[in-house]
Amino acid sequence: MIKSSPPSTIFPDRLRCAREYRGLTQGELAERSGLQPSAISHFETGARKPSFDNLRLLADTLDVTTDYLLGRVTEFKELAGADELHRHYNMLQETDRKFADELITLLASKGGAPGASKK
Amino acid sequence: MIKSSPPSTIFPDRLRCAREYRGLTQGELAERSGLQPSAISHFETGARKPSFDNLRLLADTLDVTTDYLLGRVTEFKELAGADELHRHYNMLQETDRKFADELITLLASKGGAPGASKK
DNA sequence: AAGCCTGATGACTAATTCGTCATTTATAAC
DNA sequence: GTTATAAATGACGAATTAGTCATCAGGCTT
Repeated sequence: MIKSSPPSTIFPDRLRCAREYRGLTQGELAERSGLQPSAISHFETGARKPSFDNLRLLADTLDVTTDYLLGRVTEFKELAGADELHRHYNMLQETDRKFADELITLLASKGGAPGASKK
Repeated sequence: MIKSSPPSTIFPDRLRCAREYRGLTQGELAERSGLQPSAISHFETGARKPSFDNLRLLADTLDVTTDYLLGRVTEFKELAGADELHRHYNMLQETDRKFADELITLLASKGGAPGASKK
């Protein structure tokens, strides 16, 4: 695999960092997001992970991206997450990049149809 | 900025859109993300919502932001971590994909870009 | 000292997802 | 018609979170 998921242990730190950046206590964040104060504490200590909906609530309340909370980006407002492939790809020189494009396109058009060898 | 909580009903559409954009079937997405095919279907039909960890897995596999999947951003350009290259890349078989990974990594590590430094 | 705020932690039931499997439907190809 | 694939759907126990409440420890103020 080309991309490895960062350990989800990043989330507690990101949440606390974002909350403190907004100058909120756990209780205030709980009140504004409609969650329990204990839930916030559980999240920041890593005891629990937020659900689908609560992750959205937290991101909305703190006005940060969910990608930041999840550790998929390093900055508050950063949008595009560059995975390994594109980091390397973007480092290539012009000629190498074209070569990589053609190669992958060729492989894809040739026999790359998924399911051909599977199952 | 990103305020307002859109109904989480957006997620199924976003997930399906991203998956089809990458040219993957539900089964293929399931295989690459390590989830069950039925889980993907449940997500796209809105029967279930992914957990914290599985949301990250899906975003990683599809190379989209979680904010896009959650409907917190509307721009389709968020999808463009990859454009054509990534579409072709995802069409490759396992062996070809590994080969492409190694090739690009090798090219990047050895030559790299003259002016463009890392990251 | 006493009181208050913040945060951590544990317990409990209800609700939800997970992981797995089976079944069904629709579509397309042979 | 038959076969194969993609997708939807439902069921089930196991695992996890939600929501609520209680308790405890530190720090700070009066």
